[in-house]
Amino acid sequence: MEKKEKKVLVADDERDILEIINYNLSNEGYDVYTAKDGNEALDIARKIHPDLIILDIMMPYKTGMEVCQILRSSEEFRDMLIIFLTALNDETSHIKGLESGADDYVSKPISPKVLVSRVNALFRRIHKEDGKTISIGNLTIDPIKFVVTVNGNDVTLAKKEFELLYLLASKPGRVFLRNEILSLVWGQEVIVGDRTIDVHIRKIRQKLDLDCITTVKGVGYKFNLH
Amino acid sequence: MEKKEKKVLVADDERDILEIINYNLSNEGYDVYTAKDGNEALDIARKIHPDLIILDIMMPYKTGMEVCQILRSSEEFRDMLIIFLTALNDETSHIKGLESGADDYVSKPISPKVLVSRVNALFRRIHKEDGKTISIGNLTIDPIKFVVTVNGNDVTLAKKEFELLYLLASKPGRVFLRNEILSLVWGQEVIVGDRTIDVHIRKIRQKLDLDCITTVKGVGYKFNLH
DNA sequence: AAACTCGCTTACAAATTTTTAATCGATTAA
DNA sequence: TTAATCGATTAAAAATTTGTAAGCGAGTTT
Repeated sequence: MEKKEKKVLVADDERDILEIINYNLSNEGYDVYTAKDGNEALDIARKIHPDLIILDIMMPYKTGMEVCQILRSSEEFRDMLIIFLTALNDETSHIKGLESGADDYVSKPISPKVLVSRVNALFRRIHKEDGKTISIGNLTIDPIKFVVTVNGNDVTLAKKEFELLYLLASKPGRVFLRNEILSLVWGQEVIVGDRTIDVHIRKIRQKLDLDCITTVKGVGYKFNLH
Repeated sequence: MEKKEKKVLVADDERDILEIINYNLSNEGYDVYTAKDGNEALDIARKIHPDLIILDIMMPYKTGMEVCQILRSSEEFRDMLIIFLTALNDETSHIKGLESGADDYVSKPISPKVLVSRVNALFRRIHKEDGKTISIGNLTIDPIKFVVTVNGNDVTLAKKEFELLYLLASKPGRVFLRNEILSLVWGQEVIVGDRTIDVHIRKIRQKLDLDCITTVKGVGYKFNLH
């Protein structure tokens, strides 16, 4: 990935997990730092100011939640992204996690691919603040104003529609599998029916009145470059 | 894409080791089978076609290396992953192990976690190899965009056609047996008739309008390099 | 409260892919 | 030469996948 490298701090007391995450995120072009307990995580976070911290909840000295709360209480870390990583997949800890200020929540065992997608998605979401407007042909997608323009006419998309279109348009030509779309737009915990994606795709096609999304049967959808 | 569980066969004559590995790999989501000697390993391997075999070198009836060599001499097992597991950590057996076609080599006593990491890493490595764009002459096969280009013109292939072409083109010149094609494109649990492959091959030839797939009568098909 | 919007589901129609089956041709073996 | 085998070629059936319309319920707005 050729954008400016994002710093990611990963904190987990299991060495294997650290290694796997480190390997995968590094491969994606992130600048990865690791910590093996809560205190070390705090130290490193204060030193390097990562863009994202992936925190295991169960760690020696300080739990991930404690680390999160401590950081969030300080002004300078208020905007930092935090993902919780945990074996607890019960609803209680999920809610506590999000209440304590996490941006996302991934439960173990995790597939490296899912984690990477989540991380990318999170940065993409944040990236909206960078004003990364996508322009392809006579179509403009402006995530700041939340506006899509076709041939100069503004089109209003609903949130999910917008996110879906933005995802596809973010990598024109590339096929997104239905699973990928689900986990990137809907999130991995959310379970929705099979036809949900189709219906949203349809609404987008209808509203844009443009032939810009191609169906790849049995595979997924892609934004097409004309 | 439905994440099909990877099948792992573990062969070791020590029951404890089998249990520990079984437990840990199962926990990681692998579909684990066990064998307690070389012969049994061969039998099961032929029956279930595992994605990975973890072979103890010292086993009754047949050593791990023998098993490995026997399997690797057969066309259909050529691409199977093999990890050797052994108490011998001297250089000699290491080299022999890799020479006989192993993909990795772990020496006892091993920590289950290390083994799990190795296994994950191996699958990750393999997984990396698909997703790469193949370019041969004036033909391009891009599995990310799901597009085949011939002389600059995009050609639309259906999923199975695409997968079949991608498989053949992944190793140009190499003959793929009908069995191999079936198990690699269709999966070994799916049972389809003999003519299915022919029909798909035909469609590919027709759509590409290129003489790039050669029939090797009585054997299989191969992608030919001109 | 009534009217809307959004996200999702359902049920069915439509389109496409995949498989089967039947037939033909070429090559090989008896 | 005659069978027999194997693959090629079709057409059509079967299976799968997607498109579409309609509608529900929660939450908002008017």
